[in-house]
Amino acid sequence: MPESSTFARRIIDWFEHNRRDLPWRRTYTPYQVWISEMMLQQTQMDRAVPYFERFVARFPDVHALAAANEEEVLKLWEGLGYYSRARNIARAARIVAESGGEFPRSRAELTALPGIGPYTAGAILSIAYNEDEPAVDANVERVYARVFDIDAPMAEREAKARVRELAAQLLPTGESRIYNQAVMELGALVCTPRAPRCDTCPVSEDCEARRLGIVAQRPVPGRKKDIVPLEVATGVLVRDGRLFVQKRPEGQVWAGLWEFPGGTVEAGETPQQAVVREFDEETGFTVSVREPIAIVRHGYTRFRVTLHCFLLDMADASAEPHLTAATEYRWATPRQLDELAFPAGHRKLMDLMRGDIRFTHLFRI
DNA sequence: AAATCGTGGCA
DNA sequence: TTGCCAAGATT
Repeated sequence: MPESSTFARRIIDWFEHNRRDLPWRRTYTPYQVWISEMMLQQTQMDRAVPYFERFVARFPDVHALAAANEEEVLKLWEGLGYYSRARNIARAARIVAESGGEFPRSRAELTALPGIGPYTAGAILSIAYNEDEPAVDANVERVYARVFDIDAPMAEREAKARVRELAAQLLPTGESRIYNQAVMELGALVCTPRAPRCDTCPVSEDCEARRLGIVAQRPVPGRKKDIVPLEVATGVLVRDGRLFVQKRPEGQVWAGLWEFPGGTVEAGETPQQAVVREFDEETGFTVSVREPIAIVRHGYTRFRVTLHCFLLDMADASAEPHLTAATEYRWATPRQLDELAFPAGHRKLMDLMRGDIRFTHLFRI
């Protein structure tokens, strides 16, 4: 075990010289720290920054956010993924605003808010309030797994407990704001998953995995889950210059986001047959394929999706939809579509159509 | 405990 | 092209 105060000091000194300039590192208001940490869950820093800027510009404090409607919050989250984070943020803002607007300052109160777990609570307590609380994320786990040669996968409770214990022990009193960020920054910039830059690491002398030459084997990888290829068909139905979209219900992927109807291509079925069947099942509309638009590839969670997209015609232009897979529908102009939040694959589809001479006329409204 | 929830960048 | 992974939370 390295001497804890010099260990922490070396990491803090390194951080002072290498920290990235970030918008939420300017004032450390609890609200901004909270928003940034929610955005950073399972998301890399560079990707979150522009979302953060837009979000706090539109909702500068917890009261503004509490008054927001969920649609607008989701629109600001579009493309970031894990949309329950956005819905939880809106819910938590209402809870905080109703109890006076003061952001909680204890781990128990923070964890009670939707979307805030052990890591985010520790991050808010330390970064916003400088309370002596550890904040253990994947960066911290990786750094400590290497420095202390933890030989069990982080998925195991014992390994997690060991890291948490170390994080609490090594935390220099009164410096959690800087130390917790410093360890995470070290993990993000130096002690990286692949090709770590041990030659520039401030604690390489203390690193047991480096001494043993097994840095690449720490942390021990957990069981990897298979990626499942998925064929999906979706259709763009146009009537009087407006496109048919529906809103996804709660309790499933992309809850609260809008989409073009569609679904998985079943065995023995062509994508064309699938989109006709799915439209019938989800809307009651009888449609036919006018022409293929594009094939969009994207992934989500453990799936790799090949999205077959078609332009459709309706048999009965005056038919009313009977929704079975959505809470709401709209015939929307392209301009109106831009105000709604879509999953990335469907947003890609729209972008492709706009850039395709065959379909630009549909997007002139 | 293990699955689920998104997305894009990287090698 | 495919697999890996990221400032995790929830059920």
